[in-house]
Amino acid sequence: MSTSAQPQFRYTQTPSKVLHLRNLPWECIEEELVELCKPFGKIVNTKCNVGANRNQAFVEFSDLNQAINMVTYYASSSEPAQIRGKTVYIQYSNRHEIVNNKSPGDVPGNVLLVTIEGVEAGDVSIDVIHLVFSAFGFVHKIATFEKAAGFQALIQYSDVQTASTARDSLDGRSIPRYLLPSHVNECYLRISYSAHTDLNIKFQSHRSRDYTNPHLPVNPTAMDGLLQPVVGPDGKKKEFESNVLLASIENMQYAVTVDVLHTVFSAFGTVQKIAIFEKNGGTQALIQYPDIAIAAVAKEALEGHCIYDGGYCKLHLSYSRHTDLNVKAYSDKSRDYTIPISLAMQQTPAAGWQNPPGASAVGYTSSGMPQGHAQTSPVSSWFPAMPSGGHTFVSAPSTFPGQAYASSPSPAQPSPGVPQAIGTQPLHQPSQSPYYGS
DNA sequence: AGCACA
Repeated sequence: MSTSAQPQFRYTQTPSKVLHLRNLPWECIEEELVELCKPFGKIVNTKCNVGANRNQAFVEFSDLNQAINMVTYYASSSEPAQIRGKTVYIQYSNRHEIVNNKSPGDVPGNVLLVTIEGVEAGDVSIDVIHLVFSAFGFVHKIATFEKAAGFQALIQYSDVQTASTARDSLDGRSIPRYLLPSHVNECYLRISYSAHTDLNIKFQSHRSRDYTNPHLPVNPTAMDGLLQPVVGPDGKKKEFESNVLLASIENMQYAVTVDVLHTVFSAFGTVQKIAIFEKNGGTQALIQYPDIAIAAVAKEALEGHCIYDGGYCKLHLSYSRHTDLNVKAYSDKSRDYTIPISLAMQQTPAAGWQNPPGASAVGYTSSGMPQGHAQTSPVSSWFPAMPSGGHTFVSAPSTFPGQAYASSPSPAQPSPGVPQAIGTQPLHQPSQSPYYGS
């Protein structure tokens, strides 16, 4: 019997390059593990969120001595190892390597590979894709293509965390029906990680976009595709048309903000300006597009639809006589997206409005660019897995004015929110923080 | 606070 001078070693396993960490905070992310462990050596592999409570993890060092250093350091340290203020207990794992069952598509990256099932390439516009994925953060670039697997898109975010939030929230979900052509019933998103980190987008076109580069040349023939659905097959005689739509909002039980309207109407193209006003006791809004064609598509697609499920905030659309709105660049009732944000902010500083990280093109008004969608908080504002019957479809980044969503469903009242078309499977669910969500 | 199957 050997007598160990150090009692904490008496019961420990034989040393291993792999450490077992427990009592981790819920959903502890890999970066936090790495931050904790990397002072002691090179980390070659990790496995987090292990165990029934997802509060355990494994970290594999490249060298056994590095693992020993970490264990011995914390064995004698007066400061325990901590993540998010929780004491983390560290031992040698009883295995000597982390078996990584991760297929390549499960290795997190900032670029998502999205397969859109059940549609032809022409059924889902790049603007709709952009709208859907912008709910989680600033989308830098999108490239779409057709492969044997079907219609696919690469979505580039600035960082891995944003990408993984989007993946966790959208994988397996369907794009809301009212953003799709009427002949498409469902289209499920299958999302994995791409090995790419930076997409090489050469043109703004109907197949690809670079939202970080407003001066990228437009491929004119490629852009034609955007305008094709304008003319209906019925050949009906057109009424007076305008690039500005007048929206009357019926049964407005819940706040409809400029941001909400921007999100909804951006699905069809660049929204240049928005103005909200009261008329005859009802709420109306003017939405300005750069051209009649886009306005026509939006009008056709949104007429009679409700912004929120349950018949709330039903839209009735007509063409406005206006062609160019004269609105305040940034107020709670109006927005001019053609003015660079920095300028608009100077005119009317508003709380909580932030630029997307890395978005130097603050004045860029490309289709549907959700300029308020930056997520500056390390905590996602999207709650990924709430029960159905949730809240709003329209994206609600943390920078949105709070009251629009604060008034959203209290348990006692019917949920507004999910657009009718997506039924009980809301794509997007705003929440201040996933950690407060349940 | 206590060892991973996908």
